[in-house]
Parts: sequence; C-alpha cells; structure tokens
Amino acid sequence: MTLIETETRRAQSTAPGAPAHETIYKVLRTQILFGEMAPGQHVTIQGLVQNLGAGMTPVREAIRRLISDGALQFQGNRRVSVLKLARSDLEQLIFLRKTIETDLTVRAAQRITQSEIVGLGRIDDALDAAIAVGDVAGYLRFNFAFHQTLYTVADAPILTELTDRLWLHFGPSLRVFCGRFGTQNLPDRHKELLAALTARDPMAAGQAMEMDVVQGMQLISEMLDDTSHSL
Amino acid sequence: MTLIETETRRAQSTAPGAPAHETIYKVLRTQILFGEMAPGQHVTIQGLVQNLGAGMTPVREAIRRLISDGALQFQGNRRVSVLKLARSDLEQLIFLRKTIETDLTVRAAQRITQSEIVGLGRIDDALDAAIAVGDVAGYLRFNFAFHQTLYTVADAPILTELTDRLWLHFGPSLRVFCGRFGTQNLPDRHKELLAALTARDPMAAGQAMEMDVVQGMQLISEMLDDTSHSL
DNA sequence: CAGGCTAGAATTTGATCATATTTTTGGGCA
DNA sequence: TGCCCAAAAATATGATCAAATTCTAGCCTG
Repeated sequence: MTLIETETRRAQSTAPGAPAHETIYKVLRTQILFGEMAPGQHVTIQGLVQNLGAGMTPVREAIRRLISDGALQFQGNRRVSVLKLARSDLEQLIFLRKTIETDLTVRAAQRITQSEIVGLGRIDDALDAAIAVGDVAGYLRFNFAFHQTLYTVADAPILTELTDRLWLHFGPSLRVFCGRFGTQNLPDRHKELLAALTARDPMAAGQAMEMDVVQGMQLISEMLDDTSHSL
Repeated sequence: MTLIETETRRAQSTAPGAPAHETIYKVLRTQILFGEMAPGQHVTIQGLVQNLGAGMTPVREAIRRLISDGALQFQGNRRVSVLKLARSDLEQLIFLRKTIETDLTVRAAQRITQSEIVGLGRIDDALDAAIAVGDVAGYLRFNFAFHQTLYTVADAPILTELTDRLWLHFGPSLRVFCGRFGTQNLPDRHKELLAALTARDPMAAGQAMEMDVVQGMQLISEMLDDTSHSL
C-alpha cells in the first residue's frame, strides 16, 4: 500500500475509485489546511512523486489547482512553496473572512434545524476538549469542522468554497501560531454563537461570528508583525 | 506558427518564453472571460490538444486551474464544460461583486493619481464608442479593462485576483446577454464614478461602483429567470 | 597568504510528449 | 427497452529534453 493510499483514508471522504490527481489534491489540501507543511516550505514535483508513489501528471495537476486556490505560491522561477502570508495579504483576508463568513452565518442561522445545532454543539465540545489538553491538530480540525458544518447549512456553495480557499491561505500560519503560543489563548465565540442559533437570532449569530473571525485573525496578524522576518 | 502562438499574441502580455501550460491557461481564460465560449459548451482535452497544437499535460494543467477558478465546471463523469450559471449562483456572485468591488473602488479612490484618472477616462471613451457601434467584443474588453485598471490602483492583489475569478464566472453569460439584447441597454455608472474620483470622494466612488455592479448583474439575472432552460 | 567572488560542471528539478491503460459514451442489435 | 461492442476520450506513466540551482575549483584582489 503506497503512502498515497494510506493518506487517502485519512483525508476525509476520498472515494476509492477517484482519479489520482483528485486524491493527491485532497491529500495535499488537507495537509496544508491543517498546517502540516510550514509556511514558505518548498514543494517539489519530484519530491511529491517519490513520497506519494504517484506519476508526474497527476501531481502537476494537483499543484496547479492548489496554486489557483492560493494554498501554494508560484515563486517565479518554476519553484513552488507553501504560502507565506504577508502583512498586506492578511488585511485583505480579514476583510474577506469577516464579510463572507458573517453572511454565511446569517444565512445558516435562518435555516438551521435543532438537530443541526446539537451536532454543532458536539463538535464544539470536542474542540474544547482538544484545547484543554493542548492538542493542536485536534484544535485545527475541530475548529474547521465547526465552521464548515455551519456554513454547509447556509446552502451557498460559491461562498462556502470561497471560504475554504481563504482558510487554505492562513492554515499554515495558524499552525505556526498554535505551535508557538499553544491553544489556550485562542479566543472563540462559539458559545455565544450557539446561543444565538438556539434563540433563532441571525443577527446576533452573525455578530458572534464576526468577532470570532476578527479576533482569530488578529492573533496571526500580531505574530506577523513580531516576526515578519522569520515567518 | 501554431494556433497557440497566434492566440498568444492576442491574449495580453504572455511572455514569449513562458511555459506552455501558462500560455494555454491565459488563452483559454481570455476566451472564457470575453464569452468566446458558450455557457455549457463542452471542453475536451483532446479537442484542445488538436486545436492548440499542444501536448496533453499542459492542457490538463490549464483545465484544472480553470476549474479551480470556477471558469469551467467538472461534470462528474470526467467531462468538463464552460460554466453555466444557475439562479442561486448569481445571487452569491452579486453579493461578492458588490462587496469586493465597492471596497476596491474605495481603496483605489484614496490613492488614484490625476494621470490615472485620465487613463481611465480614455478607456471609458473607447467603451462608449464600442457601445455606440454595437461592438460586443469591444464592449466586453473595454469594460473589463476599465474595472481592472481601477482595481489595480487599489493595490490589493488578493481582492483583485478574486474579482478576476468572479468575472470568469459570468463572462460567458454576459456575452450571451449582449448577443441577445445588444449593447445599448447596458447601464453603466462610469461617468459618475469618474466624477467622484476627480472630486476625490471615495464614498461617492464606491456608491457609483455598487450601482454599476448591481445593475449589470441584475440584467443577467433577469435573463436567467426568463430562459433558465436554454441558457 | 587568505578570503571572497565568479565561471563552469554536476545535479536536481521542471516541462513536455508519446504511449499504454481504463472509463465512458453511443450506436447497433436482439 | 435493454444489453453489448466499438470508438473516443480521459487518466496515468515513464522517457526525454531544458532550465535552474548548487557545488567546486580557480582566480583575482587586498
């Protein structure tokens, strides 16, 4: 069993009969999203071909998609690396996340069902547990799952996919933050959000999400200011 | 001289030494953006290989990027076609364009120079001329150039690239609209916008752009409602 | 004489293509 | 109508060529 098959199982929901380029894309995407690759780290086609035990063409296709997603950046001279956020990039990302995720939350709040709220609560419990024991990987995954699950309810695929793309941008940097400062100091407004959802108050839900997003991004922003040379 | 080389010259600014996959990407992107391919039209790898006189690998890479951009859509069974907008998609696109392009306009208005305003005016004159004679291709190109040029001034690359992606979504449908109803009925708020820029009034500029965007998208929206089966 | 800089060779990596394999489609036939 | 076969198209591989980086050795300068 090659590594690509092993990883496949881990990356959620990769159909067994899916084409290799799709599988490779999902594997890499998951790795980047959850910070398993460092910002600025070089990504070589040949390296992936060897690590994944795959051919060149599918690897190339996956890399092109990830560049288009903003997860990888093309370095000009044929070289590709994991996105390294700049200060000015983050400003724009904050604006986008604030606008879009707030809107998605309002939409979701208008149509979410009781059982879906319960499901969100369960994810949030797992999130709290991960924070409590300092499980960085768990934190990243459950936090993503929380947002992702809520946005799916909004039934706005273009906005949801765009959000996924935005998360790919800061995934690696967020991972660095957690590795450096732990998971304790991470603010989240999930409890307020859940309360607003239960109360069927879309505006309050939107506001809670806006706070959640802005505060989270603020932390990365401060880290970038501190160590703009090393990150 | 193969077709790919001929087209290359037409697609703006494709470096001569650029890799084939990059060139192919830009050619296809330009064709889609300006509606030279119909919504829903099938795109086959083999067909492009023959038309462009290129190899399969670079064509595949270009197609993957365009799918990721939302310009092409993957039909499930290995089949790819030009994006066919749905009613619900358009709603989300309007929201995104309104939000992002308004913001870009405000940013641009704060830093635009006099000579840049003059340049925009010249593009708008060419646009008016194209509308006057019913030159659809000219209209599409100059309208894009007008927005693109303004947004470049905003110095917000992530937002600008996102805007490009959004335009790719509705390019083919806008072209269908123009072919059906001509260029006469297309509203634009460019005159108000230029006046606001000259007056150094970012808020007024933003409002003019918001009107421009919403009114333009509204037309496509109405067309979709009328003929949702045929488009 | 030492240190740094540059030219060039070797190695690594990327780009492209030709080809083999698998899947889907669409028509013909029962 | 449903099934089967052929053609077409997509997927995937490995080979080949080209470009870029790195390493090394030699040279120049201080």
